[in-house]
Amino acid sequence: MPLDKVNFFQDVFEVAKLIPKGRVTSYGAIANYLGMKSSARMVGWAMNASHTEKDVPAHRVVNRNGMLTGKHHFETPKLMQELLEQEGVVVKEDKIIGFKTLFWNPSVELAL
DNA sequence: ACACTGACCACTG
DNA sequence: CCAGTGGCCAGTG
Repeated sequence: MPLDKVNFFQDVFEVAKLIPKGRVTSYGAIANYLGMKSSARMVGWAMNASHTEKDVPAHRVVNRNGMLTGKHHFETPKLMQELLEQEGVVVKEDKIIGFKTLFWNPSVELAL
C-alpha cells in the first residue's frame, strides 16, 4: 500500500468518518491505529484541515482526557459540545462524561 | 537551511 | 499526585 509519503490527512479523515455516532476517540488512538503513536500532534494538525472535508466529525475526536481541546478551532467554541450532545454524549466543563465508556478505539474496533 | 509551533501522549522525578 | 520534558511529523516565518 502506498503509505510511504503518507497522505495521512485522508487516513485520519477516513478513520474519523468511521467513528460511530455517540462515540468518541482520541488523537492518540487514531495515531496509534495509523502506526504513528507518538505523532498524535499530527492528527490534531490534520484535523485542522478537516474543515476542508465536509463529512469529518472532528467533534468526535478529543484528547486522551476526554477534553474538548479542539473546540476553539470550530466555527464557534460551543459548536463542538452541542454536536456531541446532539448525539447523546454528555459534556460537562469541556470534558466528556463517561468518556472511558464512550471511547471508541479504532485499533480494537477495526482490528485486523 | 534553521527554528519554532501545533486540536497530543507517555514517561520520569 | 502534580510538574516537567522529550518525541513525533509537517508546515510556516
